[in-house]
Amino acid sequence: MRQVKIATWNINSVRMRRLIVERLLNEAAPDVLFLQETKCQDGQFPVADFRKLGYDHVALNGGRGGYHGVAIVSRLPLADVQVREFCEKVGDPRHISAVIGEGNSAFRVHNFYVPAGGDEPDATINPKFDHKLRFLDEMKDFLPTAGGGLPDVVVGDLNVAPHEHDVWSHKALMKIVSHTPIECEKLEAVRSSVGYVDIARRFVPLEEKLYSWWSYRAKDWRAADKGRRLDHIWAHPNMAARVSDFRILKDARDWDRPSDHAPVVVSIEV
DNA sequence: ATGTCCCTGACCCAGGGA
Repeated sequence: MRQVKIATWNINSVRMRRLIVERLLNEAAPDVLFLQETKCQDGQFPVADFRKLGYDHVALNGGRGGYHGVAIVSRLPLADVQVREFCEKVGDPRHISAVIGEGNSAFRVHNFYVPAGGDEPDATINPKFDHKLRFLDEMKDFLPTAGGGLPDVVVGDLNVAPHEHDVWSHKALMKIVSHTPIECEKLEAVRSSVGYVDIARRFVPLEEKLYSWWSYRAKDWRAADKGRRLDHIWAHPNMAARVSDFRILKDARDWDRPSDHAPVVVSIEV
């Protein structure tokens, strides 16, 4: 019996933040790191830097490079890497998945970057919000059939803070994209379509404030603490009991030239 | 709460995206 440690992090440009990715690999030492918003074409990804640290297995979906982009950086082999397009959008890299482990302990991890959705929470006038809602609907249809017999884990920047205490003020954010009722309902519908367990809330009660993102725009993000829990790790119901050591590495929000998201980490028994 | 940060493309700044 051993533990596989996984981390998910919206890095907001992997080239700009190569050094703090290395810091995470050195200090938190995940076996597998799932990145979102790499903003990097596959040929520009700093593969050699991570390989030096023992992360020999890299799977990329970077598209044309400027926007979005997801990646997997691993010191364990990655099998059957798959990339799926959502909402029939070409060049909109928001998903990559791979199988980790072997035999009875193998599982697939889906790494998602859900569309942010723009500012106006009205799908009739804001195409970005419409895209976000359609993306969530498509996830709900996709995931129940995506496992291929293996249990799976969903990680990533899902860009929705679904519960009251996943935001600094439920009342203030009810009409703000990321916490509107329709988004929260749709994200919960995705999760319950397979019965995934929201690992963060298995370890931290729903009544307790819990965030993974703090805006760059706050003067003192830590003092203001106006955060949102946008980054998630969900485990298949058959796997949830194998997940432990949940942490949000809030200190990384203060590293040199930080991302506005903090890494989320768990260990999985294999 | 209109603030900050990163991208691209074109040229050291504007506009889009988050």
